[in-house]
Amino acid sequence: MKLSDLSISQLEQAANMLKAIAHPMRIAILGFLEEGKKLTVTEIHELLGIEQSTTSHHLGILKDKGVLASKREGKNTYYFLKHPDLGNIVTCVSQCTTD
Amino acid sequence: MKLSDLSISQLEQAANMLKAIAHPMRIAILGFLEEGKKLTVTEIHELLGIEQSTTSHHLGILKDKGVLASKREGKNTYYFLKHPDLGNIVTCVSQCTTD
DNA sequence: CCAACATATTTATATATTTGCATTTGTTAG
DNA sequence: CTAACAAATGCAAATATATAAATATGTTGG
Repeated sequence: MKLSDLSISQLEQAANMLKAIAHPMRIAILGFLEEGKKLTVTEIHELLGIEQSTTSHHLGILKDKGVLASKREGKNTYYFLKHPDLGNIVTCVSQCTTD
Repeated sequence: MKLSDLSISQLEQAANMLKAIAHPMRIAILGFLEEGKKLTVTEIHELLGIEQSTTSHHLGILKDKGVLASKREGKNTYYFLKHPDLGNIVTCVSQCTTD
């Protein structure tokens, strides 16, 4: 499928997904969730060293835009990559930034 | 290189690059520039059907963040992908959005 | 140099995003 | 049911972004 064949709404959806990812903290979150790992809000909030509510906000954005999915287990909510391929995006960008 | 090994500044640089891409018009621009194609500001502005100054603004953002490069030839400035791999990012996201 | 065209920048306004705090909602253990 | 913990939401202020109009700068041909 050619990139130039995308419709306006497809462009917008792709833009929203990328916009969701395009934040240092959220990229870091993707880093924690590589290889199918699942983490709770508290774990991520402690790993990042930012407020719980801020963490929840970031996770909500990533979930809302279809980057992450979540699964409740008791008190905890586990977040994980909805499409494991998405980890590649940041890896790809990182490679392009390092030169 | 593991995604989770990125430093703060690397995270920020990757975020800036993704943020630059994460806009419907700019994704469309990447679509026009696939396969090493080079286009002028006027060509892109006409293809997109938006103001010339807006087009220039978008191109400036993409260039500033290292997504595009440009080459002046006479009156025209040709823009093209700095890293051909970057086209894959949107293709990847598009695939993840269509299901 | 000057006219015409191509591109970039400035400016102002409207809109969106980020953040932490406070609060609320959901869940389990006792 | 209640206490304690986990997560989500509402809010407000600071900051950032998008857009178009107007203007400025750069380049070529005559």
